[in-house]
Amino acid sequence: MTTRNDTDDTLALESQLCFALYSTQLAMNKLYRGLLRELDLTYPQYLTMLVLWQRDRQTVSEIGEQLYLDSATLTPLLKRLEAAALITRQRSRQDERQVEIALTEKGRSLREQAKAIPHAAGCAGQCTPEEAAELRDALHGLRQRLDTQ
Amino acid sequence: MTTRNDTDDTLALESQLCFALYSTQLAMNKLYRGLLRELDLTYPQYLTMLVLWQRDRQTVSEIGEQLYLDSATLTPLLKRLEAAALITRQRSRQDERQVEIALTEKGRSLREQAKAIPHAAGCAGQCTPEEAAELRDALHGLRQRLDTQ
DNA sequence: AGCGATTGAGTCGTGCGCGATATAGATTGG
DNA sequence: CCAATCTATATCGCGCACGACTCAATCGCT
Repeated sequence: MTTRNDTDDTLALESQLCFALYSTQLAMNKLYRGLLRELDLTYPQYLTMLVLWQRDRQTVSEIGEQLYLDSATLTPLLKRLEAAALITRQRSRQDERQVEIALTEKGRSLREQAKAIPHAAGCAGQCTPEEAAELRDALHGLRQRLDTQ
Repeated sequence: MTTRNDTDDTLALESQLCFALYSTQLAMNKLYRGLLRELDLTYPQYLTMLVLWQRDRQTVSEIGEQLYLDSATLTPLLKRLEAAALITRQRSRQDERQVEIALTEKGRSLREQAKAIPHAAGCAGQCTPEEAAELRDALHGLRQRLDTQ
């Protein structure tokens, strides 16, 4: 009678992890929208550039594996990055099914401006690097368990 | 020289909290897509129903405050819930600017089926209630700090 | 060598999120 | 009492996400 009642709150919004994840992601996205405005990138575009800054010349599906996105999402996104002259897209010669994505000089140079972003975001979230790392690892763990379902 | 190098990894994808949040949310969304298929709800529609199951008869903006969504997102979503006969939308008589959202009998009864969802999701994420609660609270804290920015 | 299966990218349709804007109703100040 | 202002909802446009599908290239097998 004390802990359970008939209008029990297993369905309460704020009690659910999934909503915490959802709403925090919305807030994070909003933060990045502001930070990325001067780079003229959306958040998923920024993530794609991170992937390419780490290693240039990757196929669409290689990028997709790292971002957990498929070609239906990436193809139009990459076309927009190409239109912005940040990357080039060309069919691989060894395997004509693949499309190789490579940074342009403009794309490479954008990295300098982007270097300030993570720190700015950390400040906005008022996270110490330790807090951030702990939460990040907990989320990675959860993602892994969700993926292998 | 050991900890810092010129291609430093402050921009490494996996090191960033924001990407952990983003990709885990994608995975969670995918999980819920499966769980919600038999209820014929999308994930944001499910969240909206949670809000209404907690308290019936709310205005669009009251719902929006709880979900952190504005009318540009909610209006079309609510119209789809109305089309599915789960809710009704009608202008308030006291204040004609407001639209009151109320559950239909069908909407109320869907709650029974939904009761199984949180447990199923917890199992899929292989989280103990304690783990889930801890992560949830950490995320709520982060969201709060991001919102008040 | 040939052919069925697999793979990589692209297309299409639907449903969010949200910045910007519109519009109608309510409120307030002179 | 009315005009200026504010507020609640709706609309528009764009960019994701992603299930379902198409198409061409490659692979695997005999």
